[in-house]
Amino acid sequence: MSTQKGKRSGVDIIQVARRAEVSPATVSRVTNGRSTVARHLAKRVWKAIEELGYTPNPQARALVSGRSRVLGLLVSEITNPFFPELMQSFEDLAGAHDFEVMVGSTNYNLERARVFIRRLVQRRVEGVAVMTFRAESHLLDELIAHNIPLVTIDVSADGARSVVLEVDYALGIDQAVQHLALLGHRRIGFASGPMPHLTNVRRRDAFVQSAHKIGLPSQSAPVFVGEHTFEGGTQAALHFLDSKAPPTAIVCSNDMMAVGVLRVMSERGIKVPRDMSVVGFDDIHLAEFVNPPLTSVRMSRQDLAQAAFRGLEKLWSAGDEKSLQPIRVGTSLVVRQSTDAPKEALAALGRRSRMQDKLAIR
Amino acid sequence: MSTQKGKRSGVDIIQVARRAEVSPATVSRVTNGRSTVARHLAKRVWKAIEELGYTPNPQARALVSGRSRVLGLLVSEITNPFFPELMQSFEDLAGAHDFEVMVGSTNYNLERARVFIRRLVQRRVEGVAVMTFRAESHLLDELIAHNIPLVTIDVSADGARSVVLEVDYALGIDQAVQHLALLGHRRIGFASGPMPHLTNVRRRDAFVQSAHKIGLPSQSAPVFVGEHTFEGGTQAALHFLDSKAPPTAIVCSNDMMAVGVLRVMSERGIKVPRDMSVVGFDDIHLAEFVNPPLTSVRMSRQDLAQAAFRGLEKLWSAGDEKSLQPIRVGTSLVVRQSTDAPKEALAALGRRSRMQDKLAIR
DNA sequence: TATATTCGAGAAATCGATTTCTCGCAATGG
DNA sequence: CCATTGCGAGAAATCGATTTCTCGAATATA
Repeated sequence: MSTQKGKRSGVDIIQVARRAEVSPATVSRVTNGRSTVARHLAKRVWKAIEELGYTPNPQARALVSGRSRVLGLLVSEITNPFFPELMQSFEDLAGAHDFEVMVGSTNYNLERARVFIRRLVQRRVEGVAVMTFRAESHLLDELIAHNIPLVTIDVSADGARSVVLEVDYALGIDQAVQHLALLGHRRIGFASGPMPHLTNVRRRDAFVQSAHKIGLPSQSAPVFVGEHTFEGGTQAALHFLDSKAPPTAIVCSNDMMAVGVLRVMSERGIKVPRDMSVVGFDDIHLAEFVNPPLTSVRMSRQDLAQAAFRGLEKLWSAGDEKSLQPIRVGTSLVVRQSTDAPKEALAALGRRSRMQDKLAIR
Repeated sequence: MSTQKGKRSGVDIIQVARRAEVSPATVSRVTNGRSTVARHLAKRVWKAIEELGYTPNPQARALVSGRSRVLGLLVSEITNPFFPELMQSFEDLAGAHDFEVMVGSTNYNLERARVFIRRLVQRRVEGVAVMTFRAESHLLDELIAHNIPLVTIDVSADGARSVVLEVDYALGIDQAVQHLALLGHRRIGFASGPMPHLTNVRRRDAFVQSAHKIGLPSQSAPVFVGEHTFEGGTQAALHFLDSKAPPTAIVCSNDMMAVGVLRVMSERGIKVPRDMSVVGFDDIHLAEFVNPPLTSVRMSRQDLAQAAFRGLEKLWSAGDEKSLQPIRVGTSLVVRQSTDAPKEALAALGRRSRMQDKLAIR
């Protein structure tokens, strides 16, 4: 009963060949569409495939072709909703190109990451997207040693076949600054993370340029450098509040700092956004749920996933060439409730709108 | 330069065999630990493996052994944080047993699910955990046709090699009812989902029994049957509020209903939990973020993942036997802020505590 | 018309393991 | 002391595809 014992369940290429009265080689040629096969033969083959419900055995295929059709995706924590969304986009894209994806989340645990990477190597993945925003110390060495194509964020891996996704922080920061300017802010502080990190330098530079672009003199766009943490944020907030001309808005280089800023405001009885606007960066999970929900700069997971996949495609077609052009990925502003017009501007707006009323009446 | 062209990068079993001066068969025997190999030969083999950094090619291994060492995991939506956590537990477990996991989320889209399942079949997965809580119409047919071991929730798949995870709704519901009783509630309503669904019958029955167990007469534990939706919840709430003896707490068969109940309370100016306690079921994402955060019954993702994996193991060792014992999975109460003592009980508690004060002073 | 060239399809080699077969040697028993 | 059994290890078959080799037929060229 049921399936016959001893025999493997699947239909193999030989059975298809027999039924179509061609050689297995021809069946292979048809399914892969590589070489030309006479029209009538191909038709017979497709018919046989259909009738037998044949699907090529991926293991056999991988063995001879040397291509496993499996990719790796390394994320930092699966509980941050950013990553499941990224995973899904990446998997859909990969799936459409007949790849499977092994996903691993480091949970910021080096050993865990190492174990996962070993699994990737053992499974002969054809490429890995490292979406952790942290170039963990020598984590990638094993991948590099096996010459596995790598896509990383911001920082390139030395000696690897890799493509860097260069996040265009300027896009989102520009939007943030413009957003604030449009609301009427003329003094905007920037709470930067520590400068050794390239990504922080980029974020800071983006802010300085944006401020310049909307015509703010540099003393109206002060920069405070602190840790990329809650405490760093509180320090920044205190610094700005105690300066002679406190800004009416603070843009932070990361969300944790922004949360720190919010805390200080709440303690000092300064209402956000009425008395102070706050913008974060990264759009972590938390951002949505603090009080008030944080306006923040984020990057699209779809864009990121797509860029990562395209990066791998480039590497595959690049052959032995090592250094490829980085791929730019945009960022954009998510407006929530931590930003609004400053009090002074509201007053001005009030005057103006009364004027407009008069004009309208006239 | 770098790696030699033409040659595959990996070290294969033959190289290991040569270096250890044994046959490939012996190397295989050593790595798989199946047959007995002389001590000194095994030592030589391990040494060679170590020195060459050999890891067996999983594709070749899968091809000959007929075991892909890949599992499938089907979830309903990846954006509900329940599932990433479940995924991670399941993957960790699988990884520890040398399996990889293909994860797919249906997003409640039948076609999407179908595409994913086709991929599972094509990749020759050795088992699938269907964690969707919905026996989608004939979705699993393709898996069943290929005789792939299946683990499902609540409902078994006809004719499949499958194990059912029987969720013990009673555990968590019992906790919920006891929790409410302990707070002083003596009239508790249950908002049930539609009865055709087995899972709803089970939840309802569990409630009725629990209420009975704490000595509530059935008129103090009224049941309302509605849709498993927000609207179903609003209807239930209106029904209970307008009854002659409104309950002081409502237990819902699902979180969306609970959210509907909360909405009605908010509209009627009834404070939750002061004037009305509300308990949900499922503990969906939303539950944590509504106002007030919802006390809800959930099941542990670790337990679920573990039960799912054990189910597959059972199926593997069961051979052709079809119907296996179901595996029970517990549920438990997550207490948040939508439950508290009822006003009347608070007053009583006040009296009692004053009494206790006196006693203490004495 | 004879020869060179192209092209399509089958035969056979290959990928890298596992597993069955086979054989020699040592141990056991009559 | 010889025949039988058991066991460990190498030789060879196998898994299911792809890909290279090979060869005959068809077409193009002189």
